[in-house]
Amino acid sequence: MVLRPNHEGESCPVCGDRVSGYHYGLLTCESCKGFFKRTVQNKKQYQCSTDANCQVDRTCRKRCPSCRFQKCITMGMKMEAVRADRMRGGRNKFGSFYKRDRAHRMQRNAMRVTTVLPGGTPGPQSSFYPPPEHQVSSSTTDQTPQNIYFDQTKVKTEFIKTEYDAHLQSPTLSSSTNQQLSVSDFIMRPTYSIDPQESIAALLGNTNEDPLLRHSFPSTYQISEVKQEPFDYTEHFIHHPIHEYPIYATTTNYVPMMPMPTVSTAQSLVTSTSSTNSGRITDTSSTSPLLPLCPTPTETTVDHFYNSTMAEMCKELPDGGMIAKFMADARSSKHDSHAFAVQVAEENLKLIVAWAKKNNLFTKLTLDDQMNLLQTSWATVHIVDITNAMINGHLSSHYKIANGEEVSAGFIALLGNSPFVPAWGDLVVRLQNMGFNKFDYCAFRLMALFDQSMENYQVVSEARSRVLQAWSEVRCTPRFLDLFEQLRQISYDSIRYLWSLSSSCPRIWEQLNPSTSLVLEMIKTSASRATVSTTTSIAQIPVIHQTAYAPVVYMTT
DNA sequence: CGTCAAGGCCAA
DNA sequence: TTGGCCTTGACG
Repeated sequence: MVLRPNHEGESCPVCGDRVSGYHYGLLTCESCKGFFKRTVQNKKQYQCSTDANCQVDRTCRKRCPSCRFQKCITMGMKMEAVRADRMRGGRNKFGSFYKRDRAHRMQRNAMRVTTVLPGGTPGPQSSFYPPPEHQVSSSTTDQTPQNIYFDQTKVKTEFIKTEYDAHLQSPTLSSSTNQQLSVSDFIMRPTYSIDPQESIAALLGNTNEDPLLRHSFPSTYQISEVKQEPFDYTEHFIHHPIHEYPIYATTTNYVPMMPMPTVSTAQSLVTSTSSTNSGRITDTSSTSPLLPLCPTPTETTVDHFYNSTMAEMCKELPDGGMIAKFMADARSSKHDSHAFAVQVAEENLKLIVAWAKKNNLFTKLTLDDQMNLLQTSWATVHIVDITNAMINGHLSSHYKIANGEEVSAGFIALLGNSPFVPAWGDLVVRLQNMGFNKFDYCAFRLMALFDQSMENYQVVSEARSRVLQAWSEVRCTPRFLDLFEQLRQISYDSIRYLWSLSSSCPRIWEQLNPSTSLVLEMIKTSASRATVSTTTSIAQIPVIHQTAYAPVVYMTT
């Protein structure tokens, strides 16, 4: 019997069984390894018979494969690590990550030994994964995870103590895996700055040269740079010819459907500057056979080949670590929680404008319409960004600002709209349990930008249908759409809330100037538009259904 | 040449 | 279908 000494006593983050080694990006047991492999290799699709929130542990892991697979994904197992060509042996691209992770574990174990708590014999796993009662997936206990993450009164229960911990606990392991970006990396980057005289309109007006890039970053760092996965799935499906596909399409789960849209569809939604793989992807899709489509899409579609359109869109996603950087930058200088939240929004808004400007459809709008669209949608994009950063472990649950006050991530996300923080926390947990991934983030962001209420702009309508089409070929489900809609409604309310501060709490409102001028400009302009225009504006943003959320009560202490 | 994460095999 | 054990093969 050979026990691998490094993993002795560790429990599988999916089911709690004994860990046998690294499998598909995660230390797991042998059974979850096999289950994950079979699921991906055979492109199985499961459907949970209840509400996709089943308990998964050693005794009941066989009961609901849907929730088990979902938990595999949530905890960080990577479908890309299952080989399409089924080659045995050898090494994969995660090798360096496994090595580094082992080193981290040993280091942390060593520290733990020297600072061992009385009565406690914490295993190595407990330093890396949240303790079982804090696991956010598959919890069927009375404990609501969002309380742990987002309730300001439970600061002491948080398990993410430091940014380093948050990094290690990223469900995607992106932190440990990715050499390109770590906390220290983005802390070292030059301070983001912009001429305060520049308004949103000025930012939008500059089409040839991006003022954000011009002012803020050295040429070696692009705002929209997308981290490479440890295993590049784009390479993956290019290397494995699509003609292998029909062997998978013979199962009864699939019916032949329309061919994959050509890359030009995706290209029009993303910048013209990212053309690295476009040629090859075009070739792939032009030779694609009839593609299978699940008639009743499940939450996870296991398919390497669907992803080219979404993958192309994803190239312009911002770096998830930027939000964490904005948090870190702002918290030391702000003495007011609202000022802190708005400062983070201010920094992110600059990125959002820069990102929107790179979108070929967005720039088809006139400057006025671009402005109108952004006024309606920027906050949703911002909240989507923070939601994504939260899900991926880039953020702590709370941030201490200069006056010593603890501010929750939810408070920051919602611009201080605290009555909705629990609802937002609930959304974060739900999305996390659904395995919210890069594709979903990409779709959420584009859906947020091209806000549904602005569909009177033909460009917006066109963009939305393209996003939905591409997303539906990968992951889109009614449940995702519903959760997105809830996020959007919360963001609307948050804008309304922020504007209400100008009259209900002028002291706070005044503190927001002048460093957060862009956000205030957005809020003020859309508020003034509300009185004269028929376009969607703050006054016309639909009120959230009372049964879905807490009543709107603004607490401006 | 040992290690160890891939895939494969097969009894339950 | 599951999961424990076996085989493979790139890498250090």
